[in-house]
Amino acid sequence: MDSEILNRLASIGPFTGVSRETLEAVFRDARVRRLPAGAQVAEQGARPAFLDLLLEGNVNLIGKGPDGRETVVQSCEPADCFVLAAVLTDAPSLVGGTAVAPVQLVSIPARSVRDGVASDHLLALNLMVEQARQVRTIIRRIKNLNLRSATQRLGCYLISQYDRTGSIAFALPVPKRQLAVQLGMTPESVSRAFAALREYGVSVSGRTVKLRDPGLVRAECVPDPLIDRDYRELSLACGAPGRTAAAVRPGAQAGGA
Amino acid sequence: MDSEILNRLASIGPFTGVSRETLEAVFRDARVRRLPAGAQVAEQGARPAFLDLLLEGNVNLIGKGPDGRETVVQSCEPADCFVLAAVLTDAPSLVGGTAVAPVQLVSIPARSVRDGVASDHLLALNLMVEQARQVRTIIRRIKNLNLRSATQRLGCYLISQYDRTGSIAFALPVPKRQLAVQLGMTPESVSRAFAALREYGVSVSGRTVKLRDPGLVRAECVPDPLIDRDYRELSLACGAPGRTAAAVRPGAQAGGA
DNA sequence: GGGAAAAAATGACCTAGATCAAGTGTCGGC
DNA sequence: GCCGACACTTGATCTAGGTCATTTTTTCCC
Repeated sequence: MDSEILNRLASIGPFTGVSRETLEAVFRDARVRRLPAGAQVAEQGARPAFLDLLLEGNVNLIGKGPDGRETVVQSCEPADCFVLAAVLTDAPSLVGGTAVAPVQLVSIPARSVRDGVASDHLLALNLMVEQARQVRTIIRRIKNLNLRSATQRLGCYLISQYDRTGSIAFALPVPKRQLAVQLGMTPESVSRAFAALREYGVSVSGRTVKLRDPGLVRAECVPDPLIDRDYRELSLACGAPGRTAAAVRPGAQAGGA
Repeated sequence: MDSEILNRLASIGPFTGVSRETLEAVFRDARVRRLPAGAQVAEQGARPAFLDLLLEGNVNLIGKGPDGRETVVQSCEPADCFVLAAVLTDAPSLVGGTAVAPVQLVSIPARSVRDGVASDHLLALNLMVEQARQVRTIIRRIKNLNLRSATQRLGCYLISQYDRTGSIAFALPVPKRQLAVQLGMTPESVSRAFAALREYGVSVSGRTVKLRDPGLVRAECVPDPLIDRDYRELSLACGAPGRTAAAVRPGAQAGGA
């Protein structure tokens, strides 16, 4: 774990503001892993050996039932970390992780994480906030899936992309197959949802989407800040110093213990 | 907040082992609330003023969509605490809380919680573990809902009651209507699921359930430790000293800072 | 213990989305 | 430029569970 990477990591998410000393201890035995699409990143049922920080690619966290059925619990983007809850409590992971594109991630031995959290108050606070974000992300997903139709889900997703890019025409950041996973439906249903949205001025061509009248889509799909994350909040972990743990960090300690 | 109640609280969940000093600070402005069934305990969309510890009764955490649709995200039992993530990050709550029976709860001002966490490392660790438990509870629920049929869900629930009581005949701890909520279905579907389980030796009469052959139900519904919580883990928060934060607490600090 | 009111069971029907099965691009390699 | 492999679309069915309406059972209050 060389110094340059350490600097990069220090600026993402739960590590902002943490003392050099703690960082070095936590990352001492960490290593960067690169895995191809389809690789198993974490195994369901095992106590996780590592806390993984995603630097590049996407990882789907998948729960499997005894009969082989599967369900995607969450879909991780760069700067997310996963199996945090299992690492902190040293419990068997309830989900497995599968890379859906070539991924690059930093794996920190679970032991190092727990030691770091036990000895560094600020790191503990940061990880607590990170975990709170994760709780809220999952709840948002549940609400999105249960409170909206497939078409509304897609529409709201498109609106969020529009808000993020500021442009009426944009490229989907992921193939439609993965979009289906993120929106909790089948690829076929995504197609049909796109077809249904044509009526509201949505046109698709390959990976490019154009919204002729975002207001029309908004009216139909009703985005809600308590379901759709504000795009400014996304990857908040990444290079947004001063936000992490802000709510909880005591003034005197701000900037590092 | 008198001293006797303080002692009781000190033994539940996230407060075990925390120093007297911190406890007094955190609970200084806390108060006990009693509310009738149906009362609104927490409001969706508002930054929560309190962290609530449930002492008695049940609270359903409900997400509402803009169009009035509702979904139960979680159902809380005594010793659970709710809206923790929103309190820690001082963010608008994504769900509202509704009492489904007369409830008794301790409400701690959100400010006190955040101050306590910021100044007491052990409390931070404990709440971190509590939050990790909550993450895992939600993921279990998602898996339960997506990986099993309604009948399997009910069957596994009955098996868990059988394991907990050790008896082949037991009373349901909640009315069927609330059972339906916890299992993520309609009361009608609960009825039908009970009817379907008759084939496997399940008989119901009023609130009493009898399992003629638990093995039969097990074979049909396939309980799974990664979905159904071990009953010994339930309310672990309550009077199980030495477990909370055990995984994370440094030896030197055990027993209170 | 009678009788209203709530809770539960049962039946008929509906629907969103999954599943299955062909088609139709579309893109990269040679 | 041709061709094989995927990714996507489209259509025809299926189904678990929801909804609505009705009946039966409990509960429990006087």
